[in-house]
Amino acid sequence: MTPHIVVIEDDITTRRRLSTALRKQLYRVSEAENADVMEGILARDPADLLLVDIGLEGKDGLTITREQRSLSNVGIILLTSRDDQIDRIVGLEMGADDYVTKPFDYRELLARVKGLLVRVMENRSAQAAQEPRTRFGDWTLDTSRRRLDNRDGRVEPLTRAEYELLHALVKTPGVALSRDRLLDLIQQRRWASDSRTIDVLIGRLRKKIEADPSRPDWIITVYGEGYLFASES
Amino acid sequence: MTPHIVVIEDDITTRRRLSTALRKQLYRVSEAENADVMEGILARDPADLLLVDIGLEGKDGLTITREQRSLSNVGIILLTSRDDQIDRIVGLEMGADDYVTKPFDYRELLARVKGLLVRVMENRSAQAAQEPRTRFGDWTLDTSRRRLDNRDGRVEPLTRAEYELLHALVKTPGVALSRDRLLDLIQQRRWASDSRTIDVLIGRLRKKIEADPSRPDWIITVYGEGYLFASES
DNA sequence: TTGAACTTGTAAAAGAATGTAAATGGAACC
DNA sequence: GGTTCCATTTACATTCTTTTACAAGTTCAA
Repeated sequence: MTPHIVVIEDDITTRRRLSTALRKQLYRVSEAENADVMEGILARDPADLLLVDIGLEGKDGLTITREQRSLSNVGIILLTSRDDQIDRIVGLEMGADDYVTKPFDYRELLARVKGLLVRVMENRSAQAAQEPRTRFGDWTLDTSRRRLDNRDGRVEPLTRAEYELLHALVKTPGVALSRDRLLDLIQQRRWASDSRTIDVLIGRLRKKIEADPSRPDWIITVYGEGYLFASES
Repeated sequence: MTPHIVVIEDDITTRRRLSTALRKQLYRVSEAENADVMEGILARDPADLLLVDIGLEGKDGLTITREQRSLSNVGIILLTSRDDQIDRIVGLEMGADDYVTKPFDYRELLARVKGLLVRVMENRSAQAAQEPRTRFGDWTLDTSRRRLDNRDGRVEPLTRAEYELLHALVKTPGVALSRDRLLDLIQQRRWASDSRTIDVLIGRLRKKIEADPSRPDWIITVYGEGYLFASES
C-alpha cells in the first residue's frame, strides 16, 4: 500500500506546493489547514507520516505533535521558519522525528520524507511480529504469512484480498461491517460505486472456510447492512 | 588502520592549524572548505570523525550534522564560537557527539578527539558483533560475510542483488515492501517504470531458500503491493 | 399471499498483476 | 581477443481482482 501523508499547514500556497511535490513521488497525500480537519482525515484513513507547520492558528504544531505521538507511532516532520530554533528543539523533545526549514529545498525534503517512512515501516515490522494469531473453529489465521492453517496441519492459501477481508472481519467479531467499509480495507482500485467485489470475495472465503458454504457458520450476511463475523460460541 | 578525520571549516587559517595539530598525532586528516568537498572526500574514504564548523557558508554545520548522523555513526565534533550557545544545543540534539569552542585550547581539543575516536571504534565493533546474522527456518543470513548458510553446514551462494534483496526483506519482517522500494534498496535504479527485475530475483531467491518455491513459507507475495518476509517461526 | 422492488449469491469473462524460462547485454576477469 | 557471471528485459503462462449478468433470496405494501 502506498504510504499516506497528511500535510497540516494553514498557508494554502505552501500546502499546495508540498502536496504536489509529494504526489509526484506517488505518495497518497491529504491536506489539512488545521488540527480539526486533520483529525477528520486521520479518522477515515490513518497516516504514515505527518508534515506539521509549527506555527498554526488554533491548535499549534507542537501540541499536535505531542497529541499524535501519544496516540500512535506515526512519523512526524515539523515545518519551521529559520527563526524558531527554540521551537525546533522543543518539537524534537515532544517526539517529532525531524524538521525542515522554510523555504524548502524540495530535494532535501523528499529525502527526509523517504528516510522517515523507511524508519516508520521498520518500526511497524517489529509490531507486526507480535500480532497475535486468531483462532476460530478448526482454523488459525496466520498473520505473519497471511494464510489459514487448519488444525489438521493443512494450509489454505489466501489471496491478498481474501486475507485483508477475513482479517478485517475477524478483528471485529459480532459487528456487522458495511460493504463500503470493507471495500475501503481491501481497495486496490477505488473508482467503483456499485461494486459486487465484496460479495464475490465473501463467496470465495466461505468456500474455503465454511463446512457448508450455503449455510455459513462464521461469515454471516446481515441483509441490508453487510457481513459480520460470528463471535466464538 | 589509522583513524580518518575530516575537518570542515571555511577559514583557511583555522583549518590548517587544526589539520597540522591532528597530523602530529598521526591521524589521517582531510580538509574541506564546504559540504560539497566533504562529500567528495567521504565518498572516496569514509571518515571516523568529523570536525565541523557550525557557521559554514552554504550548507551549515547543523545541517551537515543531521545529514551525516542519519547516514552513519561517524563521530561528530562541532566547532563553535563562544556566542552560539543555542546552536550548540541544537547540534547535540541533532546528534553531534561533542563540541569545542573557539579559540581552541589544543590540548583539550586533542583530548576530546581521542576520547570520541575510542567511543566510535567501540561502538562500531559492538554493532558488528551485535546482529551479524539473522536466522529463519534452516537458514542463517550472515550479514558480515554476505552469505547464506544452511543448518546442515551447506553454503548457498547469493549474487549481489539476491543478497541485497534478501537482506532488505529480512530486515523488515511482516511489512510488505513495494517493488519500487526494493529496487531502491538494491541500488541499480534504471528509470524503467515497468521493470520485472524484482520479480525475477524473488523467483531465484525462492528457488534457493524455499522448500517448495511455488508455495513459499518466507517470501510472500502481496498482490498489488509487493513482497513481505514472514515474521518469526 | 402475492408480486414489485430491492438485496445477495455466484459462474464466467474481462482486466491486471505476478511467475518464470529464455534471451540480451554489460561489466569484470582472464 | 574471449569467457564468465549476472542483472535486466522479453514473452508468455498463470493467478488474482473486478465486473458482468443473471439467478435466487428477502422485504413489505397491498
